[in-house]
Amino acid sequence: MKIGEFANQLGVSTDTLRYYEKHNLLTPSSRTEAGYRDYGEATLKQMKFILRAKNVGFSLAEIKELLQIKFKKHQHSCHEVKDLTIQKRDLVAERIAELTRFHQSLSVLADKCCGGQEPADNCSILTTLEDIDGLTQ
Amino acid sequence: MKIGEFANQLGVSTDTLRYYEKHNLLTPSSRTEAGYRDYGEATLKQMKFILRAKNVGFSLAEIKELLQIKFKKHQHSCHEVKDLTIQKRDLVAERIAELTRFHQSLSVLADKCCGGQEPADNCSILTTLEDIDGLTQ
DNA sequence: CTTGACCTTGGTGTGTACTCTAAGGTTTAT
DNA sequence: ATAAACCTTAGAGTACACACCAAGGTCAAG
Repeated sequence: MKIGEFANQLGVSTDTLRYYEKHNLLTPSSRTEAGYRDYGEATLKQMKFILRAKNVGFSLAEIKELLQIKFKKHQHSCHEVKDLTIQKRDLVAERIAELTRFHQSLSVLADKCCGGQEPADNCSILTTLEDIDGLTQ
Repeated sequence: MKIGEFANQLGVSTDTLRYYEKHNLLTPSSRTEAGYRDYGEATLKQMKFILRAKNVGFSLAEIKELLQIKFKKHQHSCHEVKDLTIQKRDLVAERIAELTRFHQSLSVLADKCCGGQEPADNCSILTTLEDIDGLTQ
């Protein structure tokens, strides 16, 4: 399968596939005489693995680690894999916590403001940002 | 006040201040004869405004918009300010939702895996990523 | 008068995940 | 035989918010 058809089947761009190849995430099975990339069953499975891993929030760098483990499963332990997963989960949790603080502060600000058509001279949002320090505590 | 002292007082780097100036977020009141930046009270207040806005999650581009409104308050309405705030809040909410889905999937994966020292040949995390499509639903 | 701490500008590098472009070669259909 | 549709490479551009660097000017203390 040439790159265009392969990309279509997976719903990604050919650029993405070349990018993944460059970054050692997915190398096509072989090349045609003309030098065209030729993708097969194995690459299809691997690409699906990559897309699923992306879907649960792993970065490409993390996926690369997972693939290295996957390639040599018996040289790695369950522990390693679970560790990666939990590390990622905790990182996601931290980011959620930060964004939740943002959301809370923004809600407080929004609730303070009338949102009317009058000039913003006394807008509570602006004056709060000008004056109050403890907005995030 | 020269840039170094000003930066110290605010807990930011001089690079940051020059970056903000370049991007029209904060221009020092004047320059000394030698061409040194000279910061005063007004810039201090404005920088605090910027830092507070950052603290509630606004990006520098959004802060720039807020500043433009703040500079000409009577030419803008409360509505505009509230709109910016609510748009941002909703965007943050979306991102939280996405990350929460990630967190959920990662938890499911982690819980499946024993995490032991044995080889990863049958690791539930890897096999799940290899086989199951509906992980995020 | 020199040393060291500060300041200036312009430019490059970082990380993430692509997207786009240019200049050219290949394949397929008409 | 030629045009359209595909493929190749290397390299630049995008967004975000800085950090870092080089080469040089300025200022206060000893």
